Parts: sequence; C-alpha cells; structure tokens
Amino acid sequence: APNYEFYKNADVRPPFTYATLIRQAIMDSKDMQLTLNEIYSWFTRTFAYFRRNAATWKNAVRHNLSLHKCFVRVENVKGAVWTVDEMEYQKRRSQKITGSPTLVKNLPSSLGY
Amino acid sequence: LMPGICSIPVTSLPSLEWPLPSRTDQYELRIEVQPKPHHRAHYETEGSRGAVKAQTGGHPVVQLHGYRGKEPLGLQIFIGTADERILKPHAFYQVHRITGKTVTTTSYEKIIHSTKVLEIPLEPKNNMKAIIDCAGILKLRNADIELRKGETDIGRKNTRVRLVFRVHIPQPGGQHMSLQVASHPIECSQRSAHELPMVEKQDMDSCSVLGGQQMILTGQNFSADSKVIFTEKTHDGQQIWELEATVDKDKSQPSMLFIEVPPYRDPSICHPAKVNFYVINGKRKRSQPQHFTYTPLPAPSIKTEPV
DNA sequence: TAATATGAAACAAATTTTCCT
DNA sequence: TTAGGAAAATTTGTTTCATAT
Repeated sequence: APNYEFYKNADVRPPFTYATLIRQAIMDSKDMQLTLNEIYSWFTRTFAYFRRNAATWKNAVRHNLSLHKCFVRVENVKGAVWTVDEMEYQKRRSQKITGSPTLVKNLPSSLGY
Repeated sequence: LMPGICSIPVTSLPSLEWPLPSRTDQYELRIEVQPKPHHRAHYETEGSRGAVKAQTGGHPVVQLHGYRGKEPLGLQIFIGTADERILKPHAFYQVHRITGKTVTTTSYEKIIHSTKVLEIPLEPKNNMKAIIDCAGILKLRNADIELRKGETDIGRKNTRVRLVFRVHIPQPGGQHMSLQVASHPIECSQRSAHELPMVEKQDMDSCSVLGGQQMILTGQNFSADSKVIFTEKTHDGQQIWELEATVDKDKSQPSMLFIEVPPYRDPSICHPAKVNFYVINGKRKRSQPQHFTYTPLPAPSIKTEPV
C-alpha cells in the first residue's frame, strides 16, 4: 500500500487522481466497502489538502463515483456502500499503459493511473 | 434522597459497551412489558416528545427476580444500538429524563463517557419492579456526532435503538454482580417508522432444507409490493446466496405476511445452516435482517432397496 | 487528436432537521 | 407538555458542459 504519510500533514495536493484515491480508500477498509461519508472521512483523515475546500473535492468524489464504471454502488441495510470492481479498474489502467508507449516511459510507477 | 443509588463508584463498574448476562443462577433482570416498536425521538431544537410507552398504552416494566436483599438498588437506563453488532451505547441518541406530574418515578441522571444514563430505584417493597415512565429519547444531529474524533459509526439510516437496563447487585465480598437486558428494537425516525417494514415476530425459526412450509411474519408497514429475500453470508461477510420467497398476497395484510420458505441452496448439508431474510418495500426500504435456520434432512439414505 | 482528469453546476431522490398547529 | 404533519434543509447520486493535460 502506498505511503501517504507525507500528505497527512503537508498541505500539498497529492499527485493522484480522484479515482486512484477513492479506490485506495475502499481497499483500506475492512470489508472493501465504504459509504460516501466514510470515503469523505478517509480523505480528510489521510490528506491535509482535503481538509479545506470541502464543497469542491466532495463534489468531485461524488462525480467520480458516478462516472467510473469501476465504482459499484451496493444497497445495504444501512443505505448504500461503494465497492470497487477491480477487473473494471485495471481494465482502464492497462488500456492506458499498453495503448500509449510514450506514457509508459514517463509514468512513474508509484503514481496511479 | 435515594439510598443505595449513586453510591457505587463508576470506575468499579463494567463499561457500557461491555456485554453482560441478563440472568445468573440466582438472579434475572427481565423486561416484563416491552416498549412500542416505534417512538419518534425529539431533537434539541424541539420540545420533548414524551416517555417511551408500551404497546398496551402503559409504560415498559422491568423487574429483578431473585433478589433477597433489604436495600433498594439503582436500575440504570441508557439508549443502545439495535443492529447486528453487539450492543453498545448509541452515539446518535440519548435517554431524556422526563419529569412532571404524570411521571411517578424519581430519577437521577449522569453522564458516562458521553452517554447519558438514567438511574431509578428498584425497591424490595415494590418487588424490585420498576415502571419505566420517565425515559424519553433525544436525537443528536448526525453531523455533530460524526465529526467527533474516534467515532466511526454513520448516522444516516441508523435510527433504531434499544432501551438498555442494568443493575449492579452488591455481593458479600464487596464486589458487584452486574446484569443487563435490552428491549426489543425501537424505530426512532418519523419517516422510517412510517415507511420501513419491520418484522416483529416469525411463526417459526427453522425448517428442513427443502423449504416449502408456510411462515407467518408479524410486523409493521408490510405492503402489496413487499418482497421477502433469503440470504446467506460467509463468516467474513461475503454474500453467497440470495433467493426470493413467494408471498401469498391474498392472505397478507399490512401487519402480516404469509410466505413460503424457499428451498435452501444445498439440500445435502449435514449441519444446520444459519441464514437471514429480510422484507423489502420498493428499492430501498428494507427491514433489519431476521434469522432463520435450515436443518439437514433426517439421514442420508444409503439403502437402495425399495420399501 | 482522442482520451482523461478536474471543476462547477443543474437536477432529482432520499433522508434528516426544523417549524407549525 | 405531547403528538402529528410537513416544510425546509441537507445528503447522496447522475449528468452535462467547459477547460486543461
């Protein structure tokens, strides 16, 4: 798992896409599923940067959850939780890597997407 | 004042999230009259919505059996969770002490780790029986609670509670024997109380893997589009089975569902299988999971000769 | 250029909180 | 005070448009 320690207290935008971060939040959870609210909490807990401008990044999180097919909403007793369709997630990423040789060279391996 | 109450230091007692038995060989703490399954809680911005009542119109009653002492004891009351997890104080609700001339019980309240606890006397002269007419329910704002450091529960759709009763009985050695009992679940949201299906009673707890038997569910808010879904989860929470039971819509009423238990996914099991089922109205309005057990067929017949 | 990412925003539905009689 | 109802407010999800990489 990536080490986000630096960003916990440094008010610097983490160099990862929303999709990468959302997936990470869900992967970090015990049951591989989180409510929207719990995803928000993970963001604020893990990144100083997301402790301000909440309206903006929360909107973006919801936007990404809806937009990407890899995030699947599952009904539950307690409302709904979000899960990751890992197959779908990796499909998108591998398309990007195999489909663009120039990007492969420049993509730092530690960065998502 | 109230002798015997409030005299025990909090630090020597088990914490509120600690599981306790409701009975021992000698004692039993029992809810003689259960509260109603619905009680709309009030917010801090509202006036009180009164004490929790019983189905009968009276109030819940709790009694301690087996106590031979002469001294009155204190009965503690707090609001607990009502989900599948083990009971703990409900972060989004608090007991609210009702006072007034309609209330017969004197009560005393204190806060233990951000949970309000009511204490009322249990007196030998009343047979150690207490009428709970002084306990209302206060709703705290989700956002306020969720930002508390260390709180991981979510308030949204988390609106069911149980009344939890505790008593600490002094023992010869200076120790205490603590007992606890929790009420049936109480739905505290106006909307959920009106719309969510709730199963209060099921006519049977188990049947053979073949299913096919009729089961009668008693409860609230059942409707024409109510479905009953049987599910099974593995130990780590992965759902591995789901099947809809057929509902007899002709017989069913708003407070009663007649269903046919569906067959279990594997008729050849050797040990009983514990599954869940729930009632769901429309897309989102679903009841808490209920428990059901499928039992294996009598004996796997090895004989092949005809009878 | 085509594909992706990010932001802002309009809308709808579900759920919670406040207000009124 | 206590009950009921429901308006007002907030959350959660979906979509669309514009801009930057």
